[in-house]
Amino acid sequence: MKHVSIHWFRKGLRLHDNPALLAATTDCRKLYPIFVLDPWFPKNMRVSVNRWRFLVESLRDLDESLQKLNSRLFVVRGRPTEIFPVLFKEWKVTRLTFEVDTEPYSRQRDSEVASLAAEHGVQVIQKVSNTLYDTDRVIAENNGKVPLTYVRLQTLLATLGPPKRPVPAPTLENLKDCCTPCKDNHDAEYGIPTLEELGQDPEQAGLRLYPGGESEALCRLDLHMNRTAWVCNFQKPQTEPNSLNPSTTVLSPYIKFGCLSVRTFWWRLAEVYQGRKHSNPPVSLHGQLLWREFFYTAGAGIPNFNKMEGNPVCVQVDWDNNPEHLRAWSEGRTGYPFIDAIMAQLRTEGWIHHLARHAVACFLTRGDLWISWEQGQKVFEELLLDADWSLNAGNWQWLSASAFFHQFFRVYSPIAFGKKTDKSGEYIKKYLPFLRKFPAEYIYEPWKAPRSMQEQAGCVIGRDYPKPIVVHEVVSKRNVERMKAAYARRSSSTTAQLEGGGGKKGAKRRTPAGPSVAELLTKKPKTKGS
DNA sequence: TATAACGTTGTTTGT
DNA sequence: CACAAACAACGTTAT
Repeated sequence: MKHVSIHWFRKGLRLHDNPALLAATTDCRKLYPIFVLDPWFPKNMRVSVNRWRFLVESLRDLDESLQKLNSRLFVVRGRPTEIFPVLFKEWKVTRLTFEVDTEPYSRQRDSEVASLAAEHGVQVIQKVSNTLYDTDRVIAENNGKVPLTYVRLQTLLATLGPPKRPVPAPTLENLKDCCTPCKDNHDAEYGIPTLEELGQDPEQAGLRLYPGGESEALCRLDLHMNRTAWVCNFQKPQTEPNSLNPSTTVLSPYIKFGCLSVRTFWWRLAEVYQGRKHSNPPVSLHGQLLWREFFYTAGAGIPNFNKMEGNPVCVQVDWDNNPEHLRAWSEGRTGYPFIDAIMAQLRTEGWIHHLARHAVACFLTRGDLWISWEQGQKVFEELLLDADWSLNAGNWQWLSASAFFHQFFRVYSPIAFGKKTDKSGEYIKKYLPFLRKFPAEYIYEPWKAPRSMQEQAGCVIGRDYPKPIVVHEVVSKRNVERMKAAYARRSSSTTAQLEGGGGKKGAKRRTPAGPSVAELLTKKPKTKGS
C-alpha cells in the first residue's frame, strides 16, 4: 500500500540534502509539497519587506524546481493546527514529513501537529537537517548539559565524528510512480503569495542584492568554493566589517531559510580543504558553521534563551529604559557615523558584516547606551535577512557580555574600530551620503570639524546630522563599572549559596526566583557536607 | 584548593 | 608600518 505524503516545508526551502522530502517520496503514490503561511508570524513579529521578499523568492524558486519534477508547491494559508486536519481528510493523507526545528515556537507547533496526525492515522517522519548534528544528541553526549564554551562543543563533536553526508535531491526517477495532483486553479488556491498579500509595500524594499532561493544559494556557494586560496586562508576576525562589498560569503540568509544545507556547505569545504593547508575553527569557514551549531545547541537546551529573565546562563543587568536612545540607534541617528552607517546598511540591504553587528550591539548595550540586548535582538529580528532565532539571541548575549563572553572591559570604540579597515570612511560616505564631503580626518567624528568646514560640507552637525547622543569616552567607562557591579552581584549571590546563606549583605536581593538554576547549568552543585 | 592559562574578532600608547 | 605592552581584569577549565 503506497503512501499519500505531505512534505511540509518550513525552513529547509530546498530540494538538495532534504532527507524528510526524500522520505516523503519513498513508497509514495501522491506527493503534496506544502508551505504553510502561518498568520501567527506577521502578527507576532515584525519582519522587514526585504525578508518577506527573500521568502517569496525562495518559495518561487522551490516551486520552479518542483515543476521540473512534475510537481508543484502548495502554499496553504492558515494556522497549522487548523489546516492540517482539513488537508489530511481532503487529500486522504497517510504520511507527513518535515525537518526538525528546535526553536521553542516550532517545537510546540510541531508536537501539536504530530498529535493531530496521530489522531488522523497519519504517519509522521521528522528528519534532522537544519543543523550539522542532532542538537539533542550533542547535549546528551555532554551528560545532558548544554555546552557553554566553543572548545567544549568541539570536544563533543570530535567524539561524534564528522557530520552526516548530505543526501541527494529527489529525481524524476525517484518520482516516477508518484504524482502531485494539481487542479487548474492551482495558482489561485495555492499560489506563491505576492508582497501585497503579505501586507507589504514592494516600493519599500531595498536593492535586490541577495535574491532568495536554492538556485541562487547553490550558485553563490559554487562561486565562493572556487576561490580555493581564499577559502583555505579564511580567518573571520581578519575580514572587514566595512568594505564596500561584503568581505564574506553572505550565505547566511540562504542558510537561515534552508536554501542551502549546512551539511552540503560543510562537506564542500572539506573537499576544498582536502590535501591543502587551511585555517581551522573557530576562525575558519568550518568554524563559522560550528558557531552556528554552538548557538543552535544553546538555543535548543537553555530555557528562555531569547530573554534575560528566567534565562539561567544570562547575567542579570539593570539595563536602562530609554526609548529615545533606542530609536536613535535603530534609525541610525546616534551621531556616530560608523554606527549610523551600519544601521543604514542593515535597514536598506538586510545584511551587515558580523563585526559590524559587534560594533552596533556593543554600542547599544554594555558599551554606550546601556539598553537591553533584548531590544537590539528585536530590531535585528525585523531587519536581518538572516535573522535566526538561536543565533540572534546567542550573539546578543555574547556581545552584551551577558553570557558566553565575559571580558566586558573590552569595549568597541565607535570611532576607532572602523578606522582600522577603512581609514578614509568610504563605507560611511556610501551609507550616509550627506557626510561625503567631510575629509577623512573628521569623517568618524564630524562634530569635531570646524563650523566653517561643516558648512562647506553642506552638513552642519546638530542641524543636518545629530550631535553624538552620548559621549563614548565617558559612558563606556561608567558602563564597565556597571557591568562589574552586575557581575559582582551574580558571583556574590552564588557565593552566598555555596556558603550556605550568609554571603554579602545587600547582594542577595538582586536574584528574584532562582539563581540556583544558573548554578545547575554552569557549575556542578557540589554535594558538600559539613 | 590555589593558581595559571585561555578565550574567534579592544584601545591606546610606545617602540 | 608592524608589533608589543599597558590598560584593568571577567568566567571557565585544566593543573
